[in-house]
Amino acid sequence: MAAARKKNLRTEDASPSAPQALAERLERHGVRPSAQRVAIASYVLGTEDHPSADQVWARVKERFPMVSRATVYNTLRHFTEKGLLRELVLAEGRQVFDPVMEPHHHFVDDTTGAIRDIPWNALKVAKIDELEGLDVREYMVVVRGVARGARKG
Amino acid sequence: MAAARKKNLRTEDASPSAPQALAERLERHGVRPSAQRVAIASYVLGTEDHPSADQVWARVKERFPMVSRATVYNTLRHFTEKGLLRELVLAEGRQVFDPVMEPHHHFVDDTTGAIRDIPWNALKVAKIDELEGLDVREYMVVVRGVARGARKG
DNA sequence: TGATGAATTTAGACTAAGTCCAATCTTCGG
DNA sequence: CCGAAGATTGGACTTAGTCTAAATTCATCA
Repeated sequence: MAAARKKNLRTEDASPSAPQALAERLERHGVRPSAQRVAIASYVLGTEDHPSADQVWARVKERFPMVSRATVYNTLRHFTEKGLLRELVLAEGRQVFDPVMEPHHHFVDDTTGAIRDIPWNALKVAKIDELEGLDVREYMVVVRGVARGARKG
Repeated sequence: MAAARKKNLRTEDASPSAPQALAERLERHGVRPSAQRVAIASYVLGTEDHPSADQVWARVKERFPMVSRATVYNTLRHFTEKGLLRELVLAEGRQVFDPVMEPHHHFVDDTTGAIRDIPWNALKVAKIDELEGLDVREYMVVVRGVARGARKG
């Protein structure tokens, strides 16, 4: 029986973050959908914040106070292994997590440290195939600077 | 008097890593060229390895056993502040240092973790100016994959 | 040449991110 | 119901990076 029902998690509207939809999504990816994992997924698979592991832990603890730090680290690694998340090296001193699996670029704000996605087609990288001696698995443009306007926070 | 002479450092051929040439270069950048700093510079300003701070420390200790870890960290930060080095976020769990100050791209090898420079003109990034709401300070392409051939080590 | 102040270096303590482990709990299949 | 496998927990441990006080070094000035 679905974990969501067993743990009395209410089925909310069919948004991607509804616990039952998430539980099903985890199961489709070969991840057993325990309550802790659904709680972690509820945040990390729906955020644009590119949080670190400890930031995920702090956020999930708000609604799930007993979740342990090791569980969060284990779960993030598991989600990454199962193709639900990407682990990126974009911020000083920590790995960050990104739920958007399709290729895209990143912008890192010098003043706030905030990371945001740049759509794949917003930039074009030419001549990538001409890199000799390199088998390219993936590439992205990392842009650094200052964001202007409303998003500045 | 130049620190190199005071400390009995022999003037070698005029390669960029000759201690005296390095001392002069440090002075030109507003860095007092102590023996420790020249030793650190001798490695880090001439390497293509993109080492971490602890890797720099390990390497410099081979020839300068008393150099302390704090000195290496302090010196790398000082070099970065004075425009002699760049500090990059490319490797998991550590910052790496890059003496090449001109814009370029990077390749990170999946199997070895090795980082290598890709010349700026080997790739073209189009439409960078069309990113709305972003003041771009710098950008680079980060390519990940596997290097083929001799460099594999 | 010696004194002085600033800069640098040292040894090591401290913090934070990431990993690991043993014990316990939970889940599922037989 | 039971046992095995998987998951979670609390916390120890490791490593990268920072910070501090004391000692050393260096440059300047009288």
